Amino acid sequence: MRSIVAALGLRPASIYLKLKTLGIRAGANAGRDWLIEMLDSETKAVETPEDHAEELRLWLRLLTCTTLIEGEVRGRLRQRFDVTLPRFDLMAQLDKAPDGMTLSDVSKRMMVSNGNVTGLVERLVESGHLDRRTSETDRRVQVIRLTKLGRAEFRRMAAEHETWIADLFADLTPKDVRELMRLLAKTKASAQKSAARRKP
Amino acid sequence: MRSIVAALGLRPASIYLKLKTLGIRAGANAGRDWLIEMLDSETKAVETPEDHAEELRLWLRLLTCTTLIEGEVRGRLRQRFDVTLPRFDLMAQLDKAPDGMTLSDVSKRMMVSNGNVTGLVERLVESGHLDRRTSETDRRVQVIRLTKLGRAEFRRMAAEHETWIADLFADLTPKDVRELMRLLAKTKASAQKSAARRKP
DNA sequence: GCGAATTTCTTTAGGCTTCAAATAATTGGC
DNA sequence: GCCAATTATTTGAAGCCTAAAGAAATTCGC
Repeated sequence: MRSIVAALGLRPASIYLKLKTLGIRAGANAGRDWLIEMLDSETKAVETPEDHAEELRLWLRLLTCTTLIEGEVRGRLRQRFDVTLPRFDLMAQLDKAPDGMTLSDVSKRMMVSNGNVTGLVERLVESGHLDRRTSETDRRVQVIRLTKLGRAEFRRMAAEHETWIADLFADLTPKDVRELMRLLAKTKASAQKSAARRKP
Repeated sequence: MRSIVAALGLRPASIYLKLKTLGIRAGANAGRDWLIEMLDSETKAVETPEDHAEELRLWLRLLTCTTLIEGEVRGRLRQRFDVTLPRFDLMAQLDKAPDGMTLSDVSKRMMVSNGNVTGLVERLVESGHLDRRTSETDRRVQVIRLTKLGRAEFRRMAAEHETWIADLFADLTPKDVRELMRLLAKTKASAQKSAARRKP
């Protein structure tokens, strides 16, 4: 259905002005309320410089929380185990996959670029934490998995890591945690939908 | 005060077992509830390999949300304005400070290292978005502010940026947003407290 | 005022990260 | 079977980021 705004040949921004000029909103037009409402809501949807300050603040707060916690975890990993967060994250993915993963899998799971994973894996193979081999059924594919050393070290780190996280969230009640889980699930879904709208 | 667990000469992990063996929890010990409770809570606090899986899941979900949104914003900034997220963030800080900020201020606000800011500022001065001068009252301090160009470009980007954020959070109701704000504030406070415990 | 401690900023080395282009292997259509 | 499209990974250039060490200026304690 064609837009009323377009149908009237108006530039959306000018609508409120027009209406005001014409005195339409002053209630002198009984029976046209439907039109006014329609214009009103459409104007809102199409052009009014809407106030999204709340969402913006929410985003900044979300980012702050993550940055704060991430920095803390990064620092503790370095201090206690002399390991970086990306290395830890990669090992965490592999720990959940005893049969190994392909680089692409890892890349998707970690939400980082392919090239990034290539370098990360290179260093972890170098240090003896990862084993890497070309798939026999598809020679494009590289399958990586934790070595015995890698798994042992990861388990040791993960146990302590879990207590750090618990401590960082210590002031949240179980109810808070549940509620956050729910709202963040909703947030994630919303963001994914929005991202999909951009690149279909 | 010395630990009850230690006073009884028990290894904490064995407490639940002992209690079970002795049938103490079966309610056959009227008048000793205080002891049971004390042992119970102490065991919980001291040794039980506690289940922090919920907090861990929460952290991962928080991280996922942030990564998702951040990646989306980064991509759109690059696509639409050929600008990086850190540059945009730095300009956002300066836009809120017409009188300029010192590098340290920026560093604290953005929660990144000093050295990082040095490089970031260098590139933005180079491209004409920032003005940088040594403070006259303290020659250690560098004061930076947006140039006319920088401010204009930022405002243009910020306006669009705000709509992206609104779209990313579009499925959240105003109530969801308020609730998330509240819970994330609590989360931030908790994390800050925990971080302070580590480095006092 | 002097010297030590502190603050502000830069530098350096190493690693992380992205994007885009290139390489190599597989798959699908015919 | 052949060739185009797709998929998996690597490479290269540029930029981001940190920790740690260092340089310059200021402040503090006396």
